[in-house]
Amino acid sequence: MARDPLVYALTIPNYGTFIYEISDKGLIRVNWEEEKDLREDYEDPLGLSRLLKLYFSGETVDFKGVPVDYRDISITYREILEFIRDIPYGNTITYGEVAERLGKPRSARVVGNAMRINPCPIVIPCHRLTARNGLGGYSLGIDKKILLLHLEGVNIC
DNA sequence: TATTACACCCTAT
DNA sequence: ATAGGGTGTAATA
Repeated sequence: MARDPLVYALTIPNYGTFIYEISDKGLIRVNWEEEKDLREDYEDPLGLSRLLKLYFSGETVDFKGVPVDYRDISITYREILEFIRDIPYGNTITYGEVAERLGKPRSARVVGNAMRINPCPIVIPCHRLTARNGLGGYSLGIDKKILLLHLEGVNIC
């Protein structure tokens, strides 16, 4: 466990409150909670609050510049999470395709596991992964995945 | 150690 | 439609 993380919070009306932890190496995790009291991050050391506000206002935001602290994540999952950071806004890719691109064509399920433990939703855009036969899952609830894809203009059948 | 449970996907029945 | 095997990790015993 990385030590001495700093905790910040930002509420975006109609979407929720984002609590995020930052270490000296970067972002450790993002929690997306139901909206409670209004909270505003005035420090915003990584520029994340600004990006989140832009993102939820509908702008095409690239979170690739936000440093992530992967120290608590196994090398396999880390590789997968780093790979999917490059999926552009508004695009989707299949779990199986990611596995193929990483040279492990039978490991689609492992890719799903990496998404399941993704500590930084939105910043690491695991919502852009879909199953071959449908939408696939989302740890925070499938409605959140649909919301994000809709926000990015992805058409869902 | 061994077992189990996964945000999948392919190939058989 | 459904079952089972291939994958890697983490939680649990």
